[in-house]
Amino acid sequence: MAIIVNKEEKRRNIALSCTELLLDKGYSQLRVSEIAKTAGVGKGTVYDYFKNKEDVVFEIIRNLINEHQEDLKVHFKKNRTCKQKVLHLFDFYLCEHKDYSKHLIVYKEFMSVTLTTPAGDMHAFNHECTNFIRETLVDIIEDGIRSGEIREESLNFVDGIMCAERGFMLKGWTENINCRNEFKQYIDALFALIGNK
Amino acid sequence: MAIIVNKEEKRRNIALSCTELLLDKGYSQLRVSEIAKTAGVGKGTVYDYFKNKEDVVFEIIRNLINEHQEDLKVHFKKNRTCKQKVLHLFDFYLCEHKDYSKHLIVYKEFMSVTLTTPAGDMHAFNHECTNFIRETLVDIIEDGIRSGEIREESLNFVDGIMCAERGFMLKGWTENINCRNEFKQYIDALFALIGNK
DNA sequence: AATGAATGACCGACGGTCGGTCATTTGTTT
DNA sequence: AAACAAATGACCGACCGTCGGTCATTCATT
Repeated sequence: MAIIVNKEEKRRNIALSCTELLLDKGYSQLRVSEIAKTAGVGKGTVYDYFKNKEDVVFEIIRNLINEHQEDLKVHFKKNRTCKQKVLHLFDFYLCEHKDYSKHLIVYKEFMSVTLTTPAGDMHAFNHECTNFIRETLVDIIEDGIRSGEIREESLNFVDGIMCAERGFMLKGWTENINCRNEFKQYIDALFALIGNK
Repeated sequence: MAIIVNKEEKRRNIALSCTELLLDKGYSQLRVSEIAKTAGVGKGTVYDYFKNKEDVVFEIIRNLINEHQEDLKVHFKKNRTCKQKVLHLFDFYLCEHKDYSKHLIVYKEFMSVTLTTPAGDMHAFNHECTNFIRETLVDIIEDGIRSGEIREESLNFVDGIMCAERGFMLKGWTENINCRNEFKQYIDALFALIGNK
């Protein structure tokens, strides 16, 4: 035959080599010519592995988010209170064991592109991620109810908590601040109500 | 000595004439050449009144949002329960007296552009809008506490409610659904807790 | 009333940028 | 040397924003 490269792996490598570049420039200022240079390939080669620029960025994001979700699974076995688990689940901001600031920026880029794109792969992936988080949250809450830490009605707040976190994230992006404390205060206030006194 | 037009007014007119176009195409598919054609002016003229494409869209959005906030002020005098007021405050989705679906789409475009733009006028405007809503919400909650409808601690939920709404909005955008009911359920659940039995 | 100078409104051809394509070259296997 | 995968950068066209020039109106002067 001829040279056979591992398409999947090369695709991943090209994408990953541009992670910093994306963080630095942001989607709209990211140039395909720079992607190619950074990955050490020609511009045309980029298009042998990706449909378009958006596809490259999507790949970078998928990798980071999947990595984050694996982390979550691993660190979740540690026993904690229900409230601690909830805080940890959403602790994109500053985790004791890892810095997720990159993920936060990349996720912002992802959201901004997703909002400008008609329903497609990005929307579907976002949905998947949200479902993963939601299912995890439901587990946490159900555990908390079972252990008596929180009350039965707490399940009614699953979607509220999910969306509050999303909202705090959005606020952080638009106001260039870190909403970690605000989110914590919100959770404190909520748990004060749903907790079994 | 020459024709003097009302710059401010013409600027507004050009922008407003393109509202439907923006709703139809979305920011990224909006072409300056089409803006010009729709407004019935030459492309160069657009740039006599606006810094760039983003500026045009910003003007459209400012007008719609200001209009919405005026509406809010007017319709707020009707006496209602605290909970009804809260629902009304966030009822971008489907208001009994007006259809805000356009505003929702336009606000989505606004957010997506804001996320791709470094801090500037758009961020500042967004901040202003949020503050307006927040102050209104604080008034509502304080009224509710005063009237005995809800408990003292309810004030702790101001930011949570704000962000939950933002989050529901974001969810609606990314999943192409209307989150009105979900938001209502969230408010129901919350008021069941913060209400005086 | 007629003239023309001054000025601002208006315009579209053009330059530059950048995403995406494709004809060609390079290198490997058989 | 044939056959084919991989790599590439010159090229294309879409689109943004600029700029030099035109046109319409107003006003000063006659």
